[in-house]
Amino acid sequence: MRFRPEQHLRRPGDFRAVRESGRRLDCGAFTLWHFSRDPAAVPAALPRVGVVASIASVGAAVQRNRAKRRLREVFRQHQDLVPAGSDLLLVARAAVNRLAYPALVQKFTAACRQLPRPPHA
RNA sequence: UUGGGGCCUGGUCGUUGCUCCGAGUUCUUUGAUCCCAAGGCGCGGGUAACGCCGCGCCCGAUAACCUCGGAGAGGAAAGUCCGGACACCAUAGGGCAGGAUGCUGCGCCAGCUGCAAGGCGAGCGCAGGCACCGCGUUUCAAGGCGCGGCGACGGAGAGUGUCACAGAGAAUAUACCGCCCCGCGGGCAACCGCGGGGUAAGGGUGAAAAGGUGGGGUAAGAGCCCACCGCGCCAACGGCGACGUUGGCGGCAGGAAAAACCCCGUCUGGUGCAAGGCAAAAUAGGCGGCUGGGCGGCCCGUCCGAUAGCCGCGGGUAUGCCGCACCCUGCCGGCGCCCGGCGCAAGCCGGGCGACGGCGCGGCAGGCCCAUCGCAAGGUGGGCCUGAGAGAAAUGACGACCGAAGCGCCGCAAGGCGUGGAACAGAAUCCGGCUUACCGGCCCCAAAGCU
RNA sequence: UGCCCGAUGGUGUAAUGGUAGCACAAACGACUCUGACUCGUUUUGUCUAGGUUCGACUCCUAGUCGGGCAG
Repeated sequence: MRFRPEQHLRRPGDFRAVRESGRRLDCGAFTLWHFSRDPAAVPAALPRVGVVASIASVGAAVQRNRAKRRLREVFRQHQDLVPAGSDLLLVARAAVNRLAYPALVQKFTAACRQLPRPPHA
């Protein structure tokens, strides 16, 4: 399953919308924010994601890059669990690089099951 | 084993992703009308000038999806400590201020400058000079010689300032104790006390006490005198030079610190890719751009300086400013929009959108050479070299095998088995240097030990 | 990415190159029946490592940490 460039959150406005209007789920090694865009405006849109890894919580550049790569890979392989038209924001902590990859996947899928389904069913 | 130098930064394979590029496939318009080609050259014409006009030639674009193919982090990519390229602004020249730098010779180095010779250059290397430190040797000692180490190594006979505390005295040196002489008094005497004077050899203080050692000399002492050494000046000689050697003169003028101010020599505009430039479409307004001429003032820039030491130069007068918002003349045009405040208006002031776009930006590329077409710009073909190019920021995830250090067990040892699973660290305009971080491996040189 | 600053007890701040002070805080004691106020005493420091100097918070070099500016 691909992870396309237009699935990246890039604009500061998009990030602000997720942080101000979205729901927050604590997943231990990272924090997942979820925000459903208006389905009438963008019908059947692919889910988008933004990844944040700060120097204070994760570490130097090598650790930050590695944390963002692993979280992006988790999202790429399991994005079918995310409802269409959703914007996700993954905020990494230092534990992202310490956990084994299957444990990271398990945390992500568990969080996705708590996400609300779109109303059209 | 130790020291120095250089090189490399786990390997192979599979599945599946990411970024960029090429090829294929599909659609449309051509190079000013949402974005995605605001092309180039030659000739002619025109203008104050231009992106102007005409003709001709050359060159050229094409998204997304999908398929195939190719490429994809470092020695430090880091720190941002230096130098440069590049870009913009400024710039006649000279000087001042500021900054950097500092033994000599030669070589190298990203590059810069010059017609050339040559010069500059962050730094690096080699050889040498001098100073200091350690060891050895020699000497009574100072010192000399040899070996090794080390040095941000111009000037403290240009000037200003500083040298706390301690100590009698700290840069025009100094008399506390002590030593010596004289006078007076006491005492049989040794000597003691008081007063006057001489003295820098000794003690003590200090980081540092104003040449050192030895001898002479003296009441005691002192470069007071002598020898050697040190220091300063002069001369000769040697050396490309730093500097050295020798001789003469001077009885000594001389302390430390310039990583205090400073002086001398040399170099030196400012800013920093968030530089900079592009993104044009009528409410036909002096709205925008460009440009010529002119008056007085004012203002700004030029690191400072024009209100000046001197000669200025450039610009603004919409964006920063006076005379009521300089004036006059002209050319071209496709020249974005919104909000708020002041104001009759002209206009002025403040803020925002466009604008988290795209270029700069690195192989749809560049350099060199050859052939060929063309007046030229350029095109085509061949050879060699260079080989990441994102933009909330790519180089990953998983699996299999091999696997270094370390740890455990076995073995006299060589080694074997098991466990373990790889340091520091992620390009952001580019290049050169420096510094810092760091697991291990390979190679070379030197020394010592063992075989 | 580029540029520019700073670092002194727990906190805020002083110190021509010459003994590191001050205020608040903290601890202890006194005053009080107790607490507060007040008074007294004490503890705690020059970001790190080298260098220059007789001597470094100060000067120089390298690093660490923190902050600011430029869209």
